[in-house]
Amino acid sequence: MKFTEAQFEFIQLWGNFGSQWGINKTMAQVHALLLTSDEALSTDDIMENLAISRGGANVNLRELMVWNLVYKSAKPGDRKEFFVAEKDMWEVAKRITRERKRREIEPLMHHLNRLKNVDEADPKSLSFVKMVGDIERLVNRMDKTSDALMKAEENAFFGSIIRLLK
Amino acid sequence: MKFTEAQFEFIQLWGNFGSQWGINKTMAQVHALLLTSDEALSTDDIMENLAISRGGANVNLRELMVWNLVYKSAKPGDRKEFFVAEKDMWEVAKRITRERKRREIEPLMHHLNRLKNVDEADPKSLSFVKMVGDIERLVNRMDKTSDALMKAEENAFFGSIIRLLK
DNA sequence: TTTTACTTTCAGTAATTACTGAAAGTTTTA
DNA sequence: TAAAACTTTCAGTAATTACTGAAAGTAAAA
Repeated sequence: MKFTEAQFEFIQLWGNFGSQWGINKTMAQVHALLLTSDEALSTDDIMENLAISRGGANVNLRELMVWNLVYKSAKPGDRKEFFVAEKDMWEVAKRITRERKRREIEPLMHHLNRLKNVDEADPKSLSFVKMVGDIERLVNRMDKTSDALMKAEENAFFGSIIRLLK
Repeated sequence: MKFTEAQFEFIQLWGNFGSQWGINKTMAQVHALLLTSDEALSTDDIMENLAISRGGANVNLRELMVWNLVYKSAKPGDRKEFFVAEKDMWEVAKRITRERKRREIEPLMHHLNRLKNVDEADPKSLSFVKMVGDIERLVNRMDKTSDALMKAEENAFFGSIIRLLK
């Protein structure tokens, strides 16, 4: 398999998995292209390689910068902006996790908490409030635990304890 | 806030969060309706409550049963099928995790592994193969770690060790 | 075995999501 | 200051996704 084929397939793959995870396909493809490029690429390089418009390239690049997965990189003597991806996959995973938490867990918890103000006179409210509380505790626990895991993976002692469970 | 209002808002909330996580909105809403219902509901109950068609109700109910989040429940003397949701939220979380793993992690690993057959003569392949390997190791580690977490949460001893990290 | 009471399927279509491309905006150079 | 080189925005539209509704399928009752 030639490099360009493999790169093409990786871009498709990343795009498809991205969209399953609520990340837009083109954004994931731009990310994949930059991940598999040794040099920084310009907007025009990206437009050409992925056959997308200037608008699409621009919007998705900026979104990738919000996620901290891509940086601008200037080339001396060139007015264009060039872009590079963070290549450390552990960093990539941490930043995606952080951004999704910020966007999803926090608003979810806020809304759930509001729902506890349900009229307690209604007998149906009893199990409803219990369920909302269960979800809150569960989300909280998973949130805290994922933090713990991230730390454990970076810590030899806890890492070895985690490994006992596998 | 009246119970029916709170229930309605919960259904909207669950639907919106579901679609951010690649789960179809109506399926998440049907799930939310059943989660917040004390009794089993028929297809007609669901159609009426969510204002969706018979086809939509049927397809989404069957998908929820594939995910093991909803069961059929017969009522004596009634030929209709009734449906109930698993109410233990910890079970819900485990089953969603299991299903997503099966659908996403396994195919991803398979495709990534295939990409390692890239022509090694091309100098660009070097960093490409490293990156694919990094992703494989990372996904594997996260997969194993999430298993470990599930076990830890169910185990007092490991649970308390994990809690040291929080 | 026919009728009745349901469930399932799927072609057509509606709703949603995200891209295109051109115009407006910005920054650098001369 | 004006022109050039590039980036950003967004109304219009294309692509995708998932729902509708009616017809076909199935199983229980009569």
